[in-house]
Amino acid sequence: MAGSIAAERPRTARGTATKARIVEAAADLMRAHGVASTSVDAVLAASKASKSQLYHYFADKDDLVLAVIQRQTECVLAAQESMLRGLTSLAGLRRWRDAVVELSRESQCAGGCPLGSLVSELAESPKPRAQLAESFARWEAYLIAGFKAMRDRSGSKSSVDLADLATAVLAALQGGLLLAQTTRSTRPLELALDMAIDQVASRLK
Amino acid sequence: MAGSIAAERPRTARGTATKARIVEAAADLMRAHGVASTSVDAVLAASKASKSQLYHYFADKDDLVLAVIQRQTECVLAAQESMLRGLTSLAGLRRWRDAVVELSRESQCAGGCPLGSLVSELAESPKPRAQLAESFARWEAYLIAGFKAMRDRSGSKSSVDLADLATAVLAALQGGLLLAQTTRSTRPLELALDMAIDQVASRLK
DNA sequence: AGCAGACTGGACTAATCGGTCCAGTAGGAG
DNA sequence: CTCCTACTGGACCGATTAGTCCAGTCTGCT
Repeated sequence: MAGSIAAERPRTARGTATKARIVEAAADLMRAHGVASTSVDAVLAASKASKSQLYHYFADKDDLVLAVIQRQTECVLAAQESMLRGLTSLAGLRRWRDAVVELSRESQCAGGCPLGSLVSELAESPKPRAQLAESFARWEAYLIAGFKAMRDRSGSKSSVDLADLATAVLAALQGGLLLAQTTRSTRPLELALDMAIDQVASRLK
Repeated sequence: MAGSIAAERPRTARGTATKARIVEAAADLMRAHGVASTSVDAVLAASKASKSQLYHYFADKDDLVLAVIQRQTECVLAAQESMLRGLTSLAGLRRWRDAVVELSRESQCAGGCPLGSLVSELAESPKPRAQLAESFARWEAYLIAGFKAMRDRSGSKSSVDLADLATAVLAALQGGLLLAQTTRSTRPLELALDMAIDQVASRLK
């Protein structure tokens, strides 16, 4: 039913800007209020676009949701990449922790993770769920690369599975953000990430 | 706006049964499809009740949502209480881990945590958010009690803050469930909980 | 039995939803 | 300048939404 007609790609600079404006507004609204309770009309109002513009670039609302996932993925991964680049020591991992906590604090712990907060609403729909799974896999890949650099640098001969380690760290981050969002405090996030760092330290020793 | 008129309490056995049927159906639907995309009509159809019945017991949909949170809280805490009762050793904690993983496996990792999956949609609404925060606090209390029993039993003189430990463990559980729901595999949950158990073991030593 | 009030069924409404359609504008290529 | 087409504005549609209302039925109490 959804996506049967491929979304039109913009062919001019103006069209590209319009499409981007729509996706950005949709991403903000959906992160704040959830996917289902973000109406197409609200997205239009926030992006100052008209209905025909939205349906010119997206087959339907589901198609827009996929674009939002895509956009949030690129945003999160870009931020993570810059925070994890050159990660070669536990001290670096602790700086990453502090940066993540600071990011959460800046938004008063609202919204949670731009990707994680989409999961519960979209996990029963095959396409969005697959997209989110791939996004998390890419995120883990960054962590794995960092852990590998840490292990190489330290000359450790630990044979721990770095992918498993990355999954556990990502889970701690997501759970920490979820509890932080609920309690409106960065404390659960800090505790979860500290636990994750302890785990990395002991497993990479 | 919401809850200005207190929800009527049922005064007969029949009324009590009707209200319970409505809440149960709403809880199931909201867990599966999300809060916003569960319509009142769908709840009515699933519970074989009529509109006047629902609005006899609930002021509005928001009020019904609060009742759903309440119900899910009692369900989760009852299950956790029975799994955590008599927790006095690491071996017992591992049995708890296995039971939680098994529960997730039984549902094909769908739905996630009955409480956690509500967070992202409700965290911006004051009353539901406060309810969820209290529910998590009660959950942590069970964990704290278990950790205390473990520490007393083992004669450990660790001075670690048991509340912080419980928060970290709960975060691992929530994050593990979120990733499990996304990847449709219990593996992230297992890894997150193993990490949490390692943390308990090392902090309680 | 009979009464009061709790409970129920479902028609109804106004607003909002996602989505369609078409007439009109703008902007790059020749 | 001219034409083609990408792009835009917004009226419009049927379906669905949360919520109201009232007439009728059941139930516990005396």
